[in-house]
Amino acid sequence: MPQITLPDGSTRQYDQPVTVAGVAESIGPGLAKAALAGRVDGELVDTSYTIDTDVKLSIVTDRDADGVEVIRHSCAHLMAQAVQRLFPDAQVTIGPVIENGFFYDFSFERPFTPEDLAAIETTMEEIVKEDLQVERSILSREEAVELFEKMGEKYKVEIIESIPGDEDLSFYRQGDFIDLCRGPHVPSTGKFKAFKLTKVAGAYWRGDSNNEMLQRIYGTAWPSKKDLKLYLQRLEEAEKRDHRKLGKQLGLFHMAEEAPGSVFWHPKGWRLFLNLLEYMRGRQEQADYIEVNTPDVMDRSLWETSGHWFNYRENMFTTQTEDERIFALKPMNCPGSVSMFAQGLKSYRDLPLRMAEFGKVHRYEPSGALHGLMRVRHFTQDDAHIYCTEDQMEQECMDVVTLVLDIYKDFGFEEVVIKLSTRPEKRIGSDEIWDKLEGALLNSLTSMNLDYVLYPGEGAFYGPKLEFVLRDAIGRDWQCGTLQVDMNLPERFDIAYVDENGDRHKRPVMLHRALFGSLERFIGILIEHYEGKFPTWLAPQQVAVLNITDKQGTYCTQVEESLKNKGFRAISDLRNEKIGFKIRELTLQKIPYLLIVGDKEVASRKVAVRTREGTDLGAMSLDAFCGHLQRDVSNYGRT
RNA sequence: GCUCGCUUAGCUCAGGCGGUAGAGCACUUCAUUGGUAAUGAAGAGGUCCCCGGUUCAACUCCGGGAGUGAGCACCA
Repeated sequence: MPQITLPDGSTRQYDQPVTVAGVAESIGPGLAKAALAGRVDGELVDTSYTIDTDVKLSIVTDRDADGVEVIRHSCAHLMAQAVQRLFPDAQVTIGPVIENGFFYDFSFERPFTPEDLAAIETTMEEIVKEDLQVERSILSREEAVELFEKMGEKYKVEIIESIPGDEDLSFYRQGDFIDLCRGPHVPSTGKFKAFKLTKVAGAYWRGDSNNEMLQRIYGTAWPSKKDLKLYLQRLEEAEKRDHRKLGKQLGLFHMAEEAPGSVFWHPKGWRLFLNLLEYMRGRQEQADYIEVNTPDVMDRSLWETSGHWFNYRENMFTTQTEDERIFALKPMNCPGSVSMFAQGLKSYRDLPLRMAEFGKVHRYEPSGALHGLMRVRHFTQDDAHIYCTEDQMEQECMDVVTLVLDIYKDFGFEEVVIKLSTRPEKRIGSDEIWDKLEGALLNSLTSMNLDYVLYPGEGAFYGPKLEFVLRDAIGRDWQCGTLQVDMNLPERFDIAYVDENGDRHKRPVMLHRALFGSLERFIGILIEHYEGKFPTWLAPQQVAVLNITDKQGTYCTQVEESLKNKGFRAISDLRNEKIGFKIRELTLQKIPYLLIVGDKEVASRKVAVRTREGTDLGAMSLDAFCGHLQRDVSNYGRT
């Protein structure tokens, strides 16, 4: 006699066990049709699931996120079924749900082509029309292995064998297709309304580059055609923000074949770069950092001491000189910083010592990893190393976290996710030290009441780390800042300070932190975040002064000079072109303010102000405009 | 590094069963001095990514390489 409580608090009584579909039907035919799955006491189940005790139930439809996930997961099965109908030799492996869609990996003798994709989509549509029932069944491990061996699905056999324990396994069958799966799935293949296969790519079996490469097909699926269309539009919008495209259009930088993964900064891009650097320098000075500079090329022995030679040798740029010494371009700033710390005797009175460096680092990244400014081989870190006592370590961590979160706000990044990565397998130092270090990061987060996501085993080889992931204007996540605590490098380099008792061998703790992370990457993120419309304080060019005819040229130049003298970045455009043409060009360059000057403005000693959004702020005196500009600049990018 | 695709004028891109190529914008010159997103005309501009091979002939076909794009793997 199950009594079922629905989400609205109402209850329903049934004389005998009832399925989720049965409940939906008893509520109404519309819901029965819309039901994709059920949530029974918090657990997602199929609509065919039978309820025989008192439970809380919600019927899952495509109006909730769970329902959309079920659609996507089932759509992966639908695609696999279509692939096997068209290509019986293709073996299935796995097909999970991902953000906005799904993929399925197949083992097949050749890569799939775009024509194959079209054919697969057509076959998927046919299977939707067939409206096949999706049936769940349970098999024992032995039966399952036997079944897949008979079908020649060796990857499935491998998956089953790797599932621990000896519990029974659930299977889903739709027509001639059966797959091992936890479920739940849609009740029938007629439920799909909008899907599209988006791309093909290679992917390693089990995500291991030592294994063979499988053929992966990506797809996206939505509750309605309209949702699918909106999604595809969003992709197009994102493409318009692509920093590589905007970087070219706005004349910020270029890359060349001779220097793969390295940036040629053009004047405007470099201005942006310097703006960020000067901003960070100011913030660090306020926070009692000192700034230093260390060599780019250093002897191999230094990297052996640091452990980088052992861990990352194949990703380092090296050079051998005539006398056969091997040098490496620094892939990190820490050994240089440690060497700086080791100069002269340090006292406990010097600690905490916050030593910053805008260090250019070179890493020989795998060619396939390179991506515009986001992943380069030559980049600049806003790096700093904080040397402190064990007692100071937690407070220093908290100060760094406070600083980084505040800095991100100046760019309009309010949503920041903190990742905590702990000791990896490949590491140096004792477990006791790792306990202390992980404890310090954890404690500083908890005492600041900050949420975090744990990434076990993802730390650096010398210490655990926090990573700051920010969400941009269109909801994409980017990892930028990092904070690592480290007692291992100080040990390896044998650095010390003198404590209050005159002990000359006290070991400092070392914090590694970068807040932008890589200046190059951060600029890439900003370009996409702002769609090239940098807030005024950052914009490489803040104001352009345009004359309508040659007659106002002198006045325009005076205005430009006057703005420059006040510290604003101004240009003038005195070309013999129509005013509409100049406005169009400079607006496309996304300059925040255009000052239009004709005879009227010259006569009244004013400027007519137009924003890049096309708003006419009217004519005003230059002083009034400077006031406006100053207020805009001092707001940074805060929202 | 792996899989698949791409590489033609400064930029965005057409093009052709193998017979050395074209548009728009930008550039130069001339005319035009025009009030809030494109004034008109003329001119100039190319080793069709690189190296080999096949061919009477290769930008086009074949092989190798580089760069780049989407994924995968990697990211101190």
